[in-house]
Amino acid sequence: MIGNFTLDQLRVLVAIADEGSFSAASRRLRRAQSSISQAIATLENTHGVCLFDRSGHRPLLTTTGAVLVDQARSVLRSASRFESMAANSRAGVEPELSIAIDPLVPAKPCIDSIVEFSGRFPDVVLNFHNEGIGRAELLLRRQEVSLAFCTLIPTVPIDLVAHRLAEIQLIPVVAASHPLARINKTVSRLEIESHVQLVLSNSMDSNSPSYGLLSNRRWRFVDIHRRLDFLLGGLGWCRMPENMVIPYIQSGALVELKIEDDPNEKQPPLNIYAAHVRDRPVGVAGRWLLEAIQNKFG
Amino acid sequence: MIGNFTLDQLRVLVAIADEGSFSAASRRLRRAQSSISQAIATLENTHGVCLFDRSGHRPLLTTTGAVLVDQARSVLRSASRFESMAANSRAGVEPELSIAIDPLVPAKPCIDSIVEFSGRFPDVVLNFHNEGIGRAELLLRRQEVSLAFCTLIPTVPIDLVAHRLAEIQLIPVVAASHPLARINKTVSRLEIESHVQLVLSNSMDSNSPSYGLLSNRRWRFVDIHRRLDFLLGGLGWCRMPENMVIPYIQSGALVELKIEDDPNEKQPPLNIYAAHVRDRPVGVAGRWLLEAIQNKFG
DNA sequence: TACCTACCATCGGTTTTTCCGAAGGACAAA
DNA sequence: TTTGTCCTTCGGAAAAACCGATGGTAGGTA
Repeated sequence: MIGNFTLDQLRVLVAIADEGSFSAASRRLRRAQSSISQAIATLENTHGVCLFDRSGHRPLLTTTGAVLVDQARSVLRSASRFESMAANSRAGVEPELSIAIDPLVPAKPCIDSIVEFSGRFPDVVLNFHNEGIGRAELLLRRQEVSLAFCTLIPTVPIDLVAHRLAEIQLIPVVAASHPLARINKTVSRLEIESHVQLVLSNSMDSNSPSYGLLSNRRWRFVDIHRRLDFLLGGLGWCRMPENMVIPYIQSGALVELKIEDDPNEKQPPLNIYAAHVRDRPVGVAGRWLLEAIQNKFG
Repeated sequence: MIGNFTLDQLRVLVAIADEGSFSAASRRLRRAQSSISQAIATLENTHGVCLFDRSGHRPLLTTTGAVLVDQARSVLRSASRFESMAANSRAGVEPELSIAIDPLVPAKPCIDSIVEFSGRFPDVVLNFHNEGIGRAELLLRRQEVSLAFCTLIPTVPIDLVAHRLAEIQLIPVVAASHPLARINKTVSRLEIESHVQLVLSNSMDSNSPSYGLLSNRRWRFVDIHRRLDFLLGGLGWCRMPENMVIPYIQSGALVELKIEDDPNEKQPPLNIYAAHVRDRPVGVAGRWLLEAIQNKFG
């Protein structure tokens, strides 16, 4: 059972340890010196320990006193954290923030913003979901996250508020070693149908919406980087975000496919949004993160 | 700056969270129910937050309330630790305990005892020194450790209190592949002088006392296990604790040397002691550890 | 040595806080 | 509707903290 001692006593204790004397501590805390004396006396009595050696001119911490000062600091840090969390909540900062990011969303702006976020809101617990394509939107609807960075296809749903962050160009690519790469001209849809297409999908939902499917044979991936590995290995073709594959195209490892009469070619580039549910507005911290990421993309 | 809220308020908060209602908390804490109400009210007012949703029949934690309950638990754990440390000191348990162990001391009894120690004295910071041979005694004298498990050669110094833990038999051994191993009879001292002896010594002190030296060529080791590696590699001979090399002798990797007219053969086996400085008695935790290790050896 | 200053403990008196019991309103179950 | 449980509010009582004054002690200084 925890006894009855107060945070105030601990604060007095560390003030003395910092200032070196009871009087100095009393000045720092704007209190009478006798108050300091009494606080320490009750602290010592309730725990039955001796904190200071008063034999000399100025009080010296005993060894147990020094240890307890350390622990008192720890208690006060914890209490101070309690306070700042309360202050956060008073200011409308949500205590925890859950976000989700689709695999197609470029990682660097998000990572940079999150790093800044952790410095700005050290007490906000940030939960992070990084799952298969389309999952971010799903988690948003399930209220498991309050903010999602994702694609929204084919259009922005009415129940979501979405801020456009960027657009990414998907281009069909294949490894230089792949048979499709040897065709130097436009590839017919018939030819492409017989080759494996590496498609992104989320793990569970086999009937999740899919766009840009051309091949009959599809290998499914949750992780776009793993798909890139297979792509580089020459095991199939797929559409990839331009910025992810440019270095490989320049090095010759990948080549861009020209698909005959490609219905996706006329489509606008894929939009990346920051989205939240309309009736559940995000808190201060969420808005801050949203704006930070918008700036990074802008 | 830390405001003025009390540990008591936090305790009330978690009591309510645990029991599910203000009244139940009041019963648990043996206080009037109005007191609970007021404590929470002041806690809410001083921080400007709302902890409970009172609209229903029984109070429900708000989201910020739930977060603050968690943090309150953390503060109380820290405070409770403060208390137990104070109780330790009252009972004469030293706040931290520094010990040193010589490389020749068998590790297992020490490790087992230390594991038990950590369970028995979770708040005692245990500092551990594991250095070259003879260093433990040195650290004891420098007051850097208060307890040492070590050999004391040639005899127990007057200023130390030593409890004999065990005796270990040192036997001269060499790898089966080593030239000395091919001599099937007693090895003469002249023969042995020309081979490398692998000796334990502490790193710094080149003139530290050495015993049982026979060879002219010596390779020095701080770590007995590394010396064992070299020994097994056939790079020299040395005396090893019997229990460390028995498995290797049985497997044939090492063979015991019979040294002609060995002055060390008549010596009693090496004694392992637990020692501390006479005028600086060890505290409760140290005595406990000492007795635990004595029992393990006994 | 004597003095002076800075330091801490102790003691009443006062102020502030906390606690209790009673009264009152809200909600749910019977 | 009644009953029981729960929370809030309020005034008075009890406890705790705070202050200022006083006195004793250790170090530094003339």
